[in-house]
Amino acid sequence: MLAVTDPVIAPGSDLPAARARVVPIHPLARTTGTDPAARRAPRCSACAMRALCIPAELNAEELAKLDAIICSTRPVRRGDALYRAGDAFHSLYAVRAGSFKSIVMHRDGREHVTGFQIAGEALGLDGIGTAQHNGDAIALEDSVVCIIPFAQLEAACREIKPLQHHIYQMMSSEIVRESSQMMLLGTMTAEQRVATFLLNLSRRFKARGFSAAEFNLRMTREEIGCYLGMKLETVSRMFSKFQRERLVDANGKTIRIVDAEGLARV
Amino acid sequence: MLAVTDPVIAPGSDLPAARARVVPIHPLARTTGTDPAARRAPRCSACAMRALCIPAELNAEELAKLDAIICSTRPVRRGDALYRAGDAFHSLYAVRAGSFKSIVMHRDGREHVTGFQIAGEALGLDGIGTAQHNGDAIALEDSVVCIIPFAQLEAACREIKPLQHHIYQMMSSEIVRESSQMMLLGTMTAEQRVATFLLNLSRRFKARGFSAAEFNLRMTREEIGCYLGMKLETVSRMFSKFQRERLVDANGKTIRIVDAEGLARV
DNA sequence: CGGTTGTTTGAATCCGTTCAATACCTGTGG
DNA sequence: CCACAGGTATTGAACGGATTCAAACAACCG
Repeated sequence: MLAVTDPVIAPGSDLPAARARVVPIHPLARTTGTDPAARRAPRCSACAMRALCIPAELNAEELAKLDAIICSTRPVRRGDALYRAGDAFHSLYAVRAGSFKSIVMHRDGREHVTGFQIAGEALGLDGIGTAQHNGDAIALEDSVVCIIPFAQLEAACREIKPLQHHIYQMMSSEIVRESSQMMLLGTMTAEQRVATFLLNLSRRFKARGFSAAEFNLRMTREEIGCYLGMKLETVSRMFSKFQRERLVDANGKTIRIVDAEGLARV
Repeated sequence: MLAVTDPVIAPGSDLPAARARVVPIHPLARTTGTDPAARRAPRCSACAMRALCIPAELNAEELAKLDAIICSTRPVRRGDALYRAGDAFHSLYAVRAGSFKSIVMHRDGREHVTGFQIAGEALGLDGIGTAQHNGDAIALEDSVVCIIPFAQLEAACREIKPLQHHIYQMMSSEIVRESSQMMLLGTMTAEQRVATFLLNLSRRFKARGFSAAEFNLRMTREEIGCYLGMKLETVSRMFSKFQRERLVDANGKTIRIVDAEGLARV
């Protein structure tokens, strides 16, 4: 299950508009004690995000086991936290619809956005090491996540080899993604960072069957700046600059990438 | 086995001067085909880094299984690569003696140091996701690593629950460490970055039974700068600044932390 | 010992921040 | 439906921290 924020996926897989379906299909039984809003999840085996989340090699029996583990979803309202730093870690999450930001906080109150997660991507990996979440996950819009109880997942991994390998791959990919982000923060100019950010988002939307050229940002300029290590004014200036140079067409949160090659050359 | 770069360890564990022992104890049989320099490893169960690398809960039988997997070490000369970006991934590594830097490279040739690894820390996690290493690991001094064939480790994890959990913890901790580094790169001034770097190194040396106050840097100013997202001149200026302010005593690669609290307050 | 590599320090420059003013949305309530 | 408020976005001008360029020095190694 679940791919990491910046997954390497076979593109062109058919992933229709799962993001529009905010209300779960079976708005029924409360399952997890700690979470009053939790609901019974539709089967993984029938999920639109399946190609992103689940290892391809699973047979029917293994799929059924997975379905038995991932039995609930949870809606998260815009601005609400899926979890916060210090919360006990019990589950991983897969974004089913909507989007999130992951943030870490310094003792002095400084915040930093470590990533944005959209449909099909994983949340909560930071909690495994210490059994507590290391940062907050905040919904950028009304969203739904699948809940994957980690103890059960671990047990399943001891039986289902492809699943085990998938989890290792997922965590490793997250490590690699963060390495790229460190390189971005450590070596790139503001202009290059914003260009890289837009191209990365574009690629991820495309992999989900959405337009690579035109999409809506769910985050504010400030959140983008906090992710890219710059001030919101600088983000805005870079958007304006790209506009002047006919590389993108940025109108508030609506982004149209006019010249992807040009952006990549920045 | 293996802790991650910035491990959360029970401090005060007795870990004597393993770093001095550069030559393996059994300089014998060549084991892995691809690696002419590989040698038979001393038992994990007898290793000085044991408290750092191995989950505490293992019983004798499980330890023996682990010993059977980690059966070779490899010396790496200063400046040589343990692996390079694009190399096929087969094994994880634990630093047995010496130290390494991990670097990632952009297409345009820009390099960025993503971490420094010292004795007891893990290397190679970046390769699991794609079956290829994502960056280079370069020895900062003559060093020795334990070789952990990943396929065998995975198999063992399916049988030994504490081992499985340990690997997940390790990878999660690396994700958390990288998050902190992103925050450092994204929000801190040069002065704060260098102070944080010194305190982090100090803590890691202390956890290994070395002095927290006085140690030798194995990396150049340039490598530090590349890790902290600044130029080598800036690193040097910050060292001089801390010297003037009586926070540290920096003499080339020899560092003495005079006022740790002061450094933390920067 | 000389050559190479690494380190320190100064002065000028530049990129991104800061501060400030204005404009633009978006949702809410009259 | 419109007006209004609060958050969000854009743009300009001045400032400042880090870089760049340069020179001198120290340390290391064959």
